[in-house]
Amino acid sequence: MYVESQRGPKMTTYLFPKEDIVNRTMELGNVRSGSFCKSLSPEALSEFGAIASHSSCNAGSELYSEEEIPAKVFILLQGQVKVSIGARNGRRLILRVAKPGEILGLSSAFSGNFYEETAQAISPCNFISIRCAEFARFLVRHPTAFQAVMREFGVQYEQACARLRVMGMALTVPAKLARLLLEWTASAQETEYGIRVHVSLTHGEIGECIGTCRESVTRILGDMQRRQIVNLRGSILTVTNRSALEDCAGI
Amino acid sequence: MYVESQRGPKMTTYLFPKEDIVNRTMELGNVRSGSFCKSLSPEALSEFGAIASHSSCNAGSELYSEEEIPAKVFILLQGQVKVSIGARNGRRLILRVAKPGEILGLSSAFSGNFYEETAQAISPCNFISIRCAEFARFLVRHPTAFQAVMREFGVQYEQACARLRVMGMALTVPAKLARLLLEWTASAQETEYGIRVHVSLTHGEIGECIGTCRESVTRILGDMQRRQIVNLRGSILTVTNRSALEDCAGI
DNA sequence: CGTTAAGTTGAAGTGAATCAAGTACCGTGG
DNA sequence: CCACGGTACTTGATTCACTTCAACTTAACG
Repeated sequence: MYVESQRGPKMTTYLFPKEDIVNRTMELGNVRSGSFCKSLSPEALSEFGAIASHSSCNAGSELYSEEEIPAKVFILLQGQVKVSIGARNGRRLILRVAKPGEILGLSSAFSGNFYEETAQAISPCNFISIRCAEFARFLVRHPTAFQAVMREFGVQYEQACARLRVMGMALTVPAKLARLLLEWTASAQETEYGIRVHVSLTHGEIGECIGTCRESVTRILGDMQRRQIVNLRGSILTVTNRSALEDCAGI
Repeated sequence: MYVESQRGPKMTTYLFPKEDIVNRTMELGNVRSGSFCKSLSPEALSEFGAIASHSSCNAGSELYSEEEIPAKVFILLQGQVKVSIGARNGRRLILRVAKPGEILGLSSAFSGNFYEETAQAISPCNFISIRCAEFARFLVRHPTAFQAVMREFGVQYEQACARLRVMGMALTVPAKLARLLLEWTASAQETEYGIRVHVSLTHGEIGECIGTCRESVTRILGDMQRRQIVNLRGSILTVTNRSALEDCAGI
């Protein structure tokens, strides 16, 4: 059992009519191709709609948490979900921030073990949920979708490995933070001022991504701003000097 | 590209006749039920035998490494394989020591990205290898096996998360080591002297499991022995006082 | 029996956590 | 409009656990 830190309220979901699911799933224009949703044929999708349910929740709601016996798999349609793992001492480590199209709760769905992570919405979310066993049966009937899920899970595994690389290699804290920023900006578009990303995490949460404390994040980010490497204005992070940031990361 | 530290020689495999595979796979008495090998029906097994190949290698050989484009998936039949991930600065982090029955190279097989880890034999090994694409096609034809693979992959993901818990939670180094020992002894049998496990890693490698240096491992293990918590004689580790070890781990 | 790898121990230097105190920012309600 | 409470951010001082370096011992192995 994990020590409960004061987290957000438990999920309150609002169910939507079944026929909505097909439409809403297909609306996922911003989801990268090759993902689960895109792998479904129209027939498979309508079959999927019949066994899945659509719901939404507020920021702060937990989709599932580590103490729970796995019941459902979630497919995020809209919003952002913070996926973190917890330790007994109340500390948490943020694994990633899930974006629309991602499947949450995969590892437990098949192993049957307790959820390995906690998933908490950091903005209002729409998602599809489906019972684990139902999902497994569906995948057996649809091997193409199964492959897509395997691919997706592979990516999640690789993200965990990436985090392990950052955490484990006895890097200095500034190097860890630099790597995290590089990771975030890797998929961002460049503007005339530099590479911009929206960071929806507090300094404390950024610290939880790399296993460090709030104050260190403030200090290091402050230092990087003084050195004109990054610029943080509200929740907009701009990387003004990418190569200097890479130097910090020790690449 | 990763800096090449002086690692063991590249794999030299010795191929065995095809008909061997079926027998050798079935011989896997020590593999836990529910695993991939056990999930195959006799027919599926013979079909699998026709597309897989059996080989063996010496201690120190690398089955695959991080710089490589994924080509094959490996199923370990005999021996132990060290699975580690590397950083640019030459450091490595040991993820786990694979035992017979485990599938290696899964994440890359489906994602198609570079191998996420390096797999190096630490004892002479027998294993089955099969081309990634071939393996994927086989799984599509055999959904039950596919589920078993998914389950296995889920376990590997959970192991990575467990390592992240140990590494990330700003524990002291003694606590990390204590957790590692507890993890190792979790599945070991108890003798009259305490819980015994065979540790086939050097102090340096133990350090690489928890991201610390050789000397710290020596110091902490020495201290634990002085305090009668553990006993290390050659490669036999005996936990004589489990609750004290749990105290160290801060559980 | 010589050579290399692994383990041991001590001393020194430092990076980062912790503690503490204060500032900026937000929405709420008087 | 401003006082209010709560949260997040900032900054400095202190302290200490751990890494690193160096010298040495022991074990492994052909």
